[in-house]
Amino acid sequence: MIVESLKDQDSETKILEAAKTVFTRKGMDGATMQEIADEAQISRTSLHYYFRNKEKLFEIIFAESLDRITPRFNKIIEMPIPLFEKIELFVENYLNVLTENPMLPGLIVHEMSRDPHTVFNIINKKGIKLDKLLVQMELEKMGGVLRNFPIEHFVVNIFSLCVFPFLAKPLLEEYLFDNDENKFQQFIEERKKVISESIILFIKK
Amino acid sequence: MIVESLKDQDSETKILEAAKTVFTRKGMDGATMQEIADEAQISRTSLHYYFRNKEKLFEIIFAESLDRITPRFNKIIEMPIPLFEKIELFVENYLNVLTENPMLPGLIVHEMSRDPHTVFNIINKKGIKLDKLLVQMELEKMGGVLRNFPIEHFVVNIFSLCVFPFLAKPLLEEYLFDNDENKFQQFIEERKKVISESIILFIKK
DNA sequence: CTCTTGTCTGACAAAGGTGTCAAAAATAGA
DNA sequence: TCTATTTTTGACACCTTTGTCAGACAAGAG
Repeated sequence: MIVESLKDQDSETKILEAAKTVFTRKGMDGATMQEIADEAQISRTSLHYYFRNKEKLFEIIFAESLDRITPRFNKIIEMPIPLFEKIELFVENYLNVLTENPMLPGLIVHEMSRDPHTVFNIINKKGIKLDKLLVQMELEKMGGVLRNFPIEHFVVNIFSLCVFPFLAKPLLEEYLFDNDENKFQQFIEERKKVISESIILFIKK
Repeated sequence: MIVESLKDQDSETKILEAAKTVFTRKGMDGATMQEIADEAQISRTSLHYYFRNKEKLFEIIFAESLDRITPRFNKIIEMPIPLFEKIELFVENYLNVLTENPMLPGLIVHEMSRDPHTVFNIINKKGIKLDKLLVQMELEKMGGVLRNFPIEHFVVNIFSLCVFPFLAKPLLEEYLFDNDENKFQQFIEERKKVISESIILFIKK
C-alpha cells in the first residue's frame, strides 16, 4: 500500500497495452478476455481483478486512444499563424499520430457502427474544437486570400485524405507497395506535402 | 422440384438480405445466426439448412457486395473518353453505389483487419482493373495535359475523398448535419462536383 | 512469527452461440 | 388420394466465453 507496489503498475499497464493491441486487432466483439490475458501474460482472472469486465476495459482503451490524438490539434488550431501554415502543421501532425497508432481509425470506425453513442460521448469530452478554425477561415475569405469554397467539404477532405490510407492500409500494401511496410511509410511521408498541396489548391483564390 | 419453388427463392433471398443487413450492422464477429434468422423471419435451424455455417454465409454476402461495385467501374475505365470526363463519371458512379450501400465500406474495412486474405481473394477475382487507367494517364502526361504528379497519390486521393464520408457517416451526421439524413445526402450530391474539381486541380498542368 | 493487505489463481456456474438430427409440415407429382 | 421430396422446426449436445468466489500466495508491519 505504501509503495503502491511496482507489480501493480506493471500489471495494469501491461494489461492496458495488451488490451489495446488485441482490441485494435480484433475489435470489441472479436477480442476475448482470454486473449488479452495471454497477451499480457497473466491469468484471465487477474484481468477481471483489475478491470471488472470487457466493456469497461474497452471504454478505457478507447477513451485513452482518443485522448492521445486531440490535444495536439487543439493547440495547433489556436496558434496565431496563417491558415496555410496551420494546414501544413495540422496534416503533418495528424499523419504522425496516425503512424504511431495506425489501427486507431479502424477501431473508431468499427465502434462507431457498433455503438455510435459511446463514440459521441468520448468525442464530446475530448474532441477537436473546429470552431476557432472555422472563424479564421471566414476571416481569410473576407480578406480575399481564400475563394468562397464550402467549408464542410474542406473539413471532410482533410480528414479523408489523412485517415483513409490507414483504413485501407492492408489493401494499399498488397496492391501498391508489394507488402513492403517501408514503402507504405515512405508514401505517408510524401503524403504530408501532397495533402497540404491538394487542400490549399482547393481553397485558395 | 420442377417449379424450383417460389418459397425457396423467397427464403433464400430473404436470408441473403437479412444477412447483409446484420453483417453490415454488426460485422462478422458481432453478428449471430439467431439475429440473422430473426431478421429473415425464419428459424435459426432453417438458416443452417440453406447455408451450412456462418462463415460460408458471410463469404457469400461479402463477395456479392463487391460484385455489385466493380463491374461498373471497369466499364467506365475502358470507355474511350478524355481523362477528366472519366474522372467525373467515375466519381459520380462511385458515390451512387456507395449511397445505395452505405455500410459496405465499413464492412470491408473491418473484415480486412480481421482477415485480409479473404478480402484479397475476392478482390483478385472481382477487383477494379486500374492498369488501363494508369496507361491513359501516362499518355496524357506525355501529351502535356497533366502535370507530373505521383500516380499512387492520385488513386488514393480519389478513393479517400469518395469513401471516407461513408465510413465517418454517423460522425458527420452528428456534428455537421444535425442528424438529418437528407442533409447528408445533399452533401454527397454536392460532393460529386467537389471531388472531381479537387482531383482535377491536383493533376492538371 | 503472525497478521494484514494487496495480488493472483483454479474451479465453478451461468449464459450465449453453433451446428446436427430426427421428425413434423408443406408441397409437388402420380 | 397417396407418395416422394423439399422445407422447416424443436430439441439436443457441444463449445466458448464470461464473471465470481473462495482461497492460495507474497510482502510488509508489528
